[in-house]
Amino acid sequence: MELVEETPFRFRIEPHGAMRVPGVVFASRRLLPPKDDGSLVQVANVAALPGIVGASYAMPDMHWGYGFPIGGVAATDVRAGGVVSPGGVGFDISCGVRLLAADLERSDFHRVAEKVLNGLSRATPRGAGRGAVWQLSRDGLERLLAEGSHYAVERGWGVQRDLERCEDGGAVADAEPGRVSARALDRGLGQVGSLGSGNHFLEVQAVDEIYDEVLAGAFGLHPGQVCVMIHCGSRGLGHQICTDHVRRMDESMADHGLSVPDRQLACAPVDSAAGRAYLGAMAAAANYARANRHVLGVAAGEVLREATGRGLDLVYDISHNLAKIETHEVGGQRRTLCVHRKGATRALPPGHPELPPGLREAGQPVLIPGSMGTASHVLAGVAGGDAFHSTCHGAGRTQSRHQAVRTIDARQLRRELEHSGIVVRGSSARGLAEEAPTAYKDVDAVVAVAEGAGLCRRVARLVPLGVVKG
DNA sequence: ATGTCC
Repeated sequence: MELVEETPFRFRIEPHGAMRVPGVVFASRRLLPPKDDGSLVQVANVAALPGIVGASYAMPDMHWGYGFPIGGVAATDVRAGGVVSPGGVGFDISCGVRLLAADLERSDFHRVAEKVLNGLSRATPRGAGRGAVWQLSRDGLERLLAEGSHYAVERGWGVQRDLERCEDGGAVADAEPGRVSARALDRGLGQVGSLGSGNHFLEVQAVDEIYDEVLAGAFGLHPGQVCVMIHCGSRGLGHQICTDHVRRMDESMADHGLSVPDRQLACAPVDSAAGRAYLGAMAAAANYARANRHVLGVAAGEVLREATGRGLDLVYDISHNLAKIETHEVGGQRRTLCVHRKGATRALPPGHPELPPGLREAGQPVLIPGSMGTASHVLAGVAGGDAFHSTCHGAGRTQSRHQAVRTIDARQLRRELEHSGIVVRGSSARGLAEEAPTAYKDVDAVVAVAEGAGLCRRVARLVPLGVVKG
């Protein structure tokens, strides 16, 4: 794939073949994937989607994914036949991050670390197929899908303020639980309040560095503060919805007269029965994912309260796998777009009307989970940028899970983590090896490049004190 | 990511 270096942090793929727009990769030379890596071909493939506008974008943490690269952003013009593609959201619909700040300092944590991590380990269901903190009835699940974290608060989980400190106020408005298949409902019923596996985690962290004191203050963060970060998604329910709708769209492509370079980019016009069905089910999965993180956060707060007498306050909750109908200016005109973000995070600029009053002037908090044993970051949205207010989502893999398992000794890795002062509560040896830091890019470099590319501003760097691994 | 193949 031919890349043109436009600036030190921006590379371009000229339109060729079926591409309707250019590809734009935000990266440094060091973070770019290898030339023969499939993810750059995927950026070009996405540029061929019907109705795409602007460019097919990739963030500095990009790597190979299903159809779209992970770290991909693509917007289609709804009124010009623009499509929605489940592969542009991914299998873990509305996977995201929740950050809570403890009324506790790093210097006070050491003596209670084992006690707190044991409590969090007990309170946090995790591993493939496992659940759940909150056992719902089928009617309860349907309300959760429609109302997200609002329903959790109504049923006594957490407080009203939690909703204000969430993207979309704790729930997306256009969920249609009726579009969710019986199989997806079955899979989701017993998993509300569970981490899952893979790169999902619950970590106790400390604020290690502040890059912007004003924004950190607005987000309620100060140096040395203990935090809890939760990274998880919509579990089996979201996975099943993606599976269902990829199949349905694969079958309806010809009826819509659509063709794409890769079958994994199966899609349908946003304004079609198949498109609307996917978006309604996807939104229901988004509400499930937010409520999942919400109840895990409440459970973590109870553990901390019991072990230390101190509480947890929500900083923010934000997703990095979602498609949204948004209004943006393209070519001097306001247009209704379907913005796909897959392994990319919305980053609204200061003053944006969707931000709650307490955060309006600061810009949207963006939460970046690092790989296991490495730093995580808090960023903020900025004015300008040209990827529809989006930035990166994490470290980004350099090795496949298979490669990592082959080359990494889980027992040695655990010893190294514990030696560096991180308390580890794992789920499986294989899971630990898959998530070794050496299988990931350097998250500090990723966020520095995202800032350098004008996509966001760095606010704070957090380091892990203990990890409950999915 | 995922009851890692209904």
